[in-house]
Amino acid sequence: MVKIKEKDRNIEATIHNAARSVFLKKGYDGARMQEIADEAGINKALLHYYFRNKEKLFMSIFDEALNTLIPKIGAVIQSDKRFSEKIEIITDAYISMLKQNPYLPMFVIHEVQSHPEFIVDKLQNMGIDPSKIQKQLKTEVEKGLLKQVDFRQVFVSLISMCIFPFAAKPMLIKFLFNDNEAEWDKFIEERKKFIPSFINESLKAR
Amino acid sequence: MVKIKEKDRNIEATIHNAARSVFLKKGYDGARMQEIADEAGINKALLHYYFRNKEKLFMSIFDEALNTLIPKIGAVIQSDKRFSEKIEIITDAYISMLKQNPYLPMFVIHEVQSHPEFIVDKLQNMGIDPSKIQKQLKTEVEKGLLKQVDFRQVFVSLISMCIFPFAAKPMLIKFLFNDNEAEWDKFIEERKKFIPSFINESLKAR
DNA sequence: GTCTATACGCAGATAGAC
DNA sequence: GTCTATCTGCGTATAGAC
Repeated sequence: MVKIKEKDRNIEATIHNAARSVFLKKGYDGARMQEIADEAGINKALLHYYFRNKEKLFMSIFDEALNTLIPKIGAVIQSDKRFSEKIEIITDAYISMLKQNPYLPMFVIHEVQSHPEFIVDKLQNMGIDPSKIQKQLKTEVEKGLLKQVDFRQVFVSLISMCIFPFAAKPMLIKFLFNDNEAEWDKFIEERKKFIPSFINESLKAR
Repeated sequence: MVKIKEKDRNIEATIHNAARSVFLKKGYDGARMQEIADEAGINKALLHYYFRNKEKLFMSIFDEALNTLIPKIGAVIQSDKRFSEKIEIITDAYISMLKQNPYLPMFVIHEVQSHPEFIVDKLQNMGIDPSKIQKQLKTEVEKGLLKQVDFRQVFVSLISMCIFPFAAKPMLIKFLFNDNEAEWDKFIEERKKFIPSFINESLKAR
């Protein structure tokens, strides 16, 4: 339960790590301040001493999560790679990250309901702008490389196909894989290739 | 708040309607027994008299929801229509239903986390069987109509593309549509055509 | 800064009169 | 069956000693 390896590391960071772990596993509602305190090896009172309340602690974690994910995606979008290649990279980044943090989707979905503007602001502040993506897609369409499409439909489809399976995992693994975890892993790994080829095939101009 | 139109209708049904409305709006955690009681025009005690506890009441609603949705999908799958046409019908059914009940995804996602086996049992009892779907797809592949694919990838993609946008709506509508509800509606309406053509294009044998 | 003990509020559930 | 009043437990948050 308690595992403080570097004792000299300051408590704030320890709490942060504990909170990240618990929030990611249980989501906002499921997370208990007591559990976070235990995980950090302190008591609830001290937890509230450092972070006034649950909401503030949560936001701090969520902010951190967004700050590590968004720049990666942003960099790819800004790059001068071809559209199809961008899709491949983004898919891989997304799925790899979700594999390591299987509870992230529920975490995000919760936050999407309660603080959508927070996420959107973050995206925009980091320079991720729908109109930019649209412009890039348009360029390739004009070159005759891609079919004419509403980029928003493609965008929404991409993130849906990456994120949703993790949220629905408890059901899918039963329904499609007889609760075989290894099969599920293989499925997810294959998905990294399936999604890009699925999208690219569909958008290919002919 | 209270709106009992047919007074002679028995209370159980009234409670059921109230509970459906509240659970769909607020999800399991967000729903309050008090609110359901108010909506039904009774008090909490009576609520517990009819349905012993919150969990039982919820399951009753959830069961009803599955019973109306699954048979529709099942019927389409059983039918002798072509694969591409089935995708069209299922997409339309799904999205139309989600449009009317925008909170259903959160509702389902909650249940997927806590009682996955309940959903899977229901699916199987109603004759929806992955191997059947697979067999159908395989037939068309052998006829040279479709490309060789893992049907599970397609299946998961289909439901992801239909359901996830509704769960992520609060964010998407801000990010892509400047909170313009009419634009969102148009987007969703177009999605009924986009998804099938997206899938069918991608799977087409060439 | 860190602890123990406790206050407070909420929501689900029940007792018991009618 | 239906109500009012109340219990209970839990989880966040705080008071106050050290």
